[in-house]
Amino acid sequence: MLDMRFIRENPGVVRDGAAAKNISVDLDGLLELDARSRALQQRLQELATQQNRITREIGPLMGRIKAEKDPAKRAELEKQATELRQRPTEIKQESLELQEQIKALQPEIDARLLTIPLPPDSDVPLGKSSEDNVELRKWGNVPSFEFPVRSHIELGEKLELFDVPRGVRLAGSRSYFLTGAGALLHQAVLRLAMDMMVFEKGFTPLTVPVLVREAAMRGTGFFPAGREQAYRVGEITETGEDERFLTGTGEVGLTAFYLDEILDETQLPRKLVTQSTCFRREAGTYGKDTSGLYRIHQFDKVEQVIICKNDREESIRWHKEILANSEQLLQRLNLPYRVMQCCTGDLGPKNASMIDIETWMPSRNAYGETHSASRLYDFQARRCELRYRDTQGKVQYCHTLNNTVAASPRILIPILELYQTAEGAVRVPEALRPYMNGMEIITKQ
RNA sequence: GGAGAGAUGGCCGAGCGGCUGAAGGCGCCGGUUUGCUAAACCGGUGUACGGGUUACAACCUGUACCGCGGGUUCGAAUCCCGCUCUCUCCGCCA
Repeated sequence: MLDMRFIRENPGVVRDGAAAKNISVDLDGLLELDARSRALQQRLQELATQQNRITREIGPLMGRIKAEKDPAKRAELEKQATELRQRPTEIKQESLELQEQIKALQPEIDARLLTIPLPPDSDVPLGKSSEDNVELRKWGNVPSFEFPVRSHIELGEKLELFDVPRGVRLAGSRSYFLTGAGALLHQAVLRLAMDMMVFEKGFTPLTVPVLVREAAMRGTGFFPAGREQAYRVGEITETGEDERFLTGTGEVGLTAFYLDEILDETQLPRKLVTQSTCFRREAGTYGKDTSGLYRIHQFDKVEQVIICKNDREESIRWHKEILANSEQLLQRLNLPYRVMQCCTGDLGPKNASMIDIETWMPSRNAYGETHSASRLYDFQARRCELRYRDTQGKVQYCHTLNNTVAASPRILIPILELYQTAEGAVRVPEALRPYMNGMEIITKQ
């Protein structure tokens, strides 16, 4: 969420930002509603001032009436009091009307305000869609195979690493079981990612709720814009509906951990990591990536989140660092990847900048997105009321950033496909062997 | 599923119609004292939105805010109603 004052003072920046992101907003409507509301509030304040003044006279007057012994003087004072009491009644009529009008305006303002995106940072290239993303660098060599390359789907079937038909029978499209060595590989990647972040990078490990209240979804910026992507879990009870949402990323739990709190600057930065199951409806993707483990409704992800001071430079530094963390993991797995600076059109409403990592996937003969590092400045913190007291004692909004460390089973696609042998087996990446009881190769049982 | 209790500032906690933006404590900031640190003592310390004013800051001033929304009243943290959330006990499940 943006600061209303910032929008008021920088309408051009906000308008251009939304346009660059290809997000249509009713900025004029918002500004007009805001101006109207403010005018009404000003008038309401004047009325309240008058009323308070009168009210403050009545108190002492009542005291004097009680103390007054002389009936004549007392009657005079009571007359005064009665007069005074009349006036607020008149004022009240007008202020009630004003309040009514202001209240009617508020939902309109909020609805628009929540849809105003964070303008992209100046270093983000302009562009319409992911086609216009800019490659920052490449790492590793894309291998050429001397045998026909099998897709992860073929390998999975042959080596019984996962079972999509049974998953679908049980849970519908985009569902799967991981089986045997497939399940082990999945756990191994996640453990490697988690251990690296905790024991080498100094992140604090958390387990997080994946079933959360609406406030957490709205606070982290996934609502209202992405509402259709979340599974809603609700039960009708006698007193109403008990509604929760399944989170699509551990980012929700990590970022909303300090929801509504005021931290102390000495507590920052917070470096948090979690492994959590992620749920995504993938609404509107019918026919896209329909087979295999690329686009699925449920997966597990190790996610890193940074909560830091309200400082642009510091945010940018952390952005580089969380990106480097993930690159390091891919390098340990020896998976070729490229780093893509997303263009304005590819950014979500909450991002100032976003850098994706795409890992080479032989069956696609292309790089496929496996990581996404976001820099959000105080956009989420505002919605979450996530603040800190700085060294001057001033309360400020934090900055937040996040990045994937490893999302599996998607990351199994490049692992299986890149480590396959001519015989149709899969070598286990060295970095994962300690997590697989030393297993070196996955063959048909 | 049944019954009860509660929601106050960064935190804890008092207040239960006007003298309350809110006692007291903790924390934090400034000062005094002190070989250093600590302790002790003194003072200060909420947020948001307006207006004045200023080069900014500071300062002055107004309004709102004691979970949220409504009602009663000249006046509500305080009384009444609704909602949300939290906790406790019993039951059930693990």
